[in-house]
Amino acid sequence: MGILRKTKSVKLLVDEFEKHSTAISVITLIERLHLKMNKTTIYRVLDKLEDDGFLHSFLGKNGHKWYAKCSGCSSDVHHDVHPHFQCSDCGKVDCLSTDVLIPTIPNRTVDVSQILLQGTCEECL
Amino acid sequence: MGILRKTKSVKLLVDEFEKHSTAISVITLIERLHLKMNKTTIYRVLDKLEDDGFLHSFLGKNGHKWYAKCSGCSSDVHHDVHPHFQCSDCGKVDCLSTDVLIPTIPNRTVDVSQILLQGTCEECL
DNA sequence: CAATTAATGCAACTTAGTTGCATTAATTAA
DNA sequence: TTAATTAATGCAACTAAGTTGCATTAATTG
Repeated sequence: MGILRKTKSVKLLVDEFEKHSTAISVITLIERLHLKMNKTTIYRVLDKLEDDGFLHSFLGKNGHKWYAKCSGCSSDVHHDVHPHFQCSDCGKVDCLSTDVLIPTIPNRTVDVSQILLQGTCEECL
Repeated sequence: MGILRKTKSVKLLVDEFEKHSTAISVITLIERLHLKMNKTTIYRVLDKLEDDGFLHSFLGKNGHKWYAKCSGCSSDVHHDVHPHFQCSDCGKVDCLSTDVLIPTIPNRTVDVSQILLQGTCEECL
């Protein structure tokens, strides 16, 4: 079940993703917003925004959770299998529109693919 | 710095990877071996075995650490960029020999790629 | 076999993420 | 507009993966 009420917390979090185009880690969101809302609320609202298809989540290089605004995702069709790119230098993460072709694996079905590329971003080069 | 001494702990851990061909999560190793060795030792020995190029590590679907025996890795050349497959049903993880082609990303350099495919394995199909 | 020091065990700690419950506030119907 | 309903929040306590410091143990070397 997603967002039902447009609360102050929901607006604050949605704002963060509207004004930044990059992905944001939960840790960063807690740092930024902990004076305005409780971390439990942050976790819960993010979860619901993902249910709604407004955000998608993935794990960064340390296994910590990141969220980014979905483009072309609804709550029904939620197949965000695009790769993510994390800069080893500045830590910034972007969604890549570049498609990575997943070959068919013998004797297995593949439903989800998680691809995290690490390297150096444009600004850090 | 890798392994210097062939201790009981090192042998126990190496044994686990010799007798299983699949990847093993640290959590599982602690469950299996906690009566025979301390979890701190498990973390430390795994770390050293990775330094030595005997094991490589990656993150499973929950962001927890997994290790698997390297094939064709040395302590010098440690570019294990092969994808891993985790069965959503039984949780088992395998290294895939199938290559996934990483396209060149405009304005970025890619050093490391982490690819985790999830689906159903042969036994669970 | 003694000396050296790498490796281990243990306890305490750090931190991301979760849970239960009492309170607050967004929404809805009157 | 107001009262009733209940979703959303805050808070404190908790869970669990992984780390750190330090005293002790045991593998190796001469």
